[in-house]
Amino acid sequence: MFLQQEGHVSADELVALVRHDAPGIGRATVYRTLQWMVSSGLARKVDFGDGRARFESAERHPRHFHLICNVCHRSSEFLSSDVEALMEEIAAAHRFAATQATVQIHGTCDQCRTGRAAAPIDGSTTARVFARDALRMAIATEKSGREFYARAAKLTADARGRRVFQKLAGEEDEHLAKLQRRYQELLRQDPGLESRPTFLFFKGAASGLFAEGAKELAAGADDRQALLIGIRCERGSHQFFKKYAARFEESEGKQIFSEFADEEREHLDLLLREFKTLKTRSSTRKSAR
Amino acid sequence: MFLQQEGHVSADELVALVRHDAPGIGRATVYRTLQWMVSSGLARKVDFGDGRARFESAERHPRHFHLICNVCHRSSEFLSSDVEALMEEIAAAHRFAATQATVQIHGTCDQCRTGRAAAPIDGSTTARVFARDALRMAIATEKSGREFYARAAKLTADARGRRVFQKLAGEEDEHLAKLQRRYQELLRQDPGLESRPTFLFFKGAASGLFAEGAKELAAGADDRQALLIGIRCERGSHQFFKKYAARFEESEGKQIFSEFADEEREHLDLLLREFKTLKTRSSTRKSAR
DNA sequence: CTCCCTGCAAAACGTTTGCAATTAA
DNA sequence: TTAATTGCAAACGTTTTGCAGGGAG
Repeated sequence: MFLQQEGHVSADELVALVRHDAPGIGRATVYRTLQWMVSSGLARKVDFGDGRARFESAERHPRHFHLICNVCHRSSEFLSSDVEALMEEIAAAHRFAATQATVQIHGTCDQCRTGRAAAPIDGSTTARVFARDALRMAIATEKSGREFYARAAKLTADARGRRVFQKLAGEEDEHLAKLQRRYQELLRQDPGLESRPTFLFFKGAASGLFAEGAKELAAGADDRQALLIGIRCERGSHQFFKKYAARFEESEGKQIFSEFADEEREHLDLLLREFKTLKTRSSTRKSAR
Repeated sequence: MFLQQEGHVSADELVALVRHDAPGIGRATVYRTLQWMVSSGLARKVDFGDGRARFESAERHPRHFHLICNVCHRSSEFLSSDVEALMEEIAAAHRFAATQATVQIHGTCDQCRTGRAAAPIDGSTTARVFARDALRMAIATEKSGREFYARAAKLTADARGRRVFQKLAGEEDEHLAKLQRRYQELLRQDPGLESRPTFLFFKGAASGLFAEGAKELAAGADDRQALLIGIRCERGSHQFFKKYAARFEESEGKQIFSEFADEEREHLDLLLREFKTLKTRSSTRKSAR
């Protein structure tokens, strides 16, 4: 019954819920079972600072943070790679071995402030919002990648190198179309999906992991440099999506991250092969002289 | 007696402390007084999740975050503009009216992990660490500013414009020397100061608020653009130091922020005057044609 | 004399534990 | 029969409250 709940349940709330179906269940049993679930990793205890402990299913995203409304006492969740990176950096600066970070934003939620009722949230909505945000990030990265390769192709004089960049630009285009179809499909399932608040707060990646590289190209570079920047971006992108895919539980969002990480890996390999060829060719040319 | 304490005191700890000086003081009195101090804004209640509430003097920095050791149960504090900016951004994205953010990093502190005893901390140490970090940021900004103006002077063809940039570069140099003397003076007071962990975690400003602008100049710009970039940087720098100076309580750190904000304001005004002159001159030239 | 503040004890709160009864294997 | 699990009640630690006593103005 606990695992079927969506939000963050307090022990007493759960007692009431359980007694509705099975009257005569003791408080102690509920407390004991929750304790067991926490120790076995099925549940997580969270403290919102109001004196009572709350519990959430551990099947949900690990290491997420909370927005807590002090009017309706409900809470929503978000995940942020930027916050995580900052926490790690700060802990390292203090030579502190961090095991856990608690990040809570207290205040008044949109519904309580404006009086409007919020769209109901169930398990599948959470999953869809997650998938939506994962797709948005993949699309942004794909777009910035296409931009990058198109520019790189333009500035590359060497015919072979240009073909490689054109090929990659084409692939990005193709993948982009595929991702956008998937995004549309998701919207079809839930037309209100786009108006839901962001769940994945990955500011560093939101504008696409190739945006930085495309900027560098614009500042001027030769084909060899373009290749190196491309390698750096693809590697960064691959590692980013792989890192977070590993951290999520089985879900469509995780799958999107995982698949995208693989695609970036392939691009990276292609670029690395091309770079090796370029080096061999230039050294051959040198020795031929 | 509470206000004289350094760390985060629990009610029971405070009862023991008070009873040492005045036996026979009731627990209720301590609780009631703490309650009153919180409601009157003299103290803040903090929850470290161990079932008992802790209290800290509100005379200390507002809106700081905590590193909590779950071995020795002591906590250290840090302040981060980056974390604050992220929290604000996330709250805005959720249309959430945030009143307070709780950020806690739980883990094992350096002393508990390595067994080494930490240097003792008293009130004046905290103030000096704060001043040290404020000076570091001012110095970094000053350095990046000098770099920026030196470059701008080099690329400016117009004699009058060049003189302005040279003047500013000279001023940055002068201020830099002043700040570094002040930094040395601080180190003289406490030779171990440099080894203490960072308190002000202002990553975005740590490399100097002109670093971005100097990079832009390197990518190529004319004197008019240099002026505009300079204006943007000085304005950003002024607002940054002013914003946080307003947020701190009376302290050397606040003073450093405040003074620096004023200097940046002066530079900004100088640049704005120069920009107006430039515009007038170019329009005069045009109408003379 | 009045008022407020104190200390003590008792109660409140969410949670845990001891124990006998019950259930399942 | 044995072991584990349950509900109840009591105990737990922290915090709040009721109330009578005591000091200051």
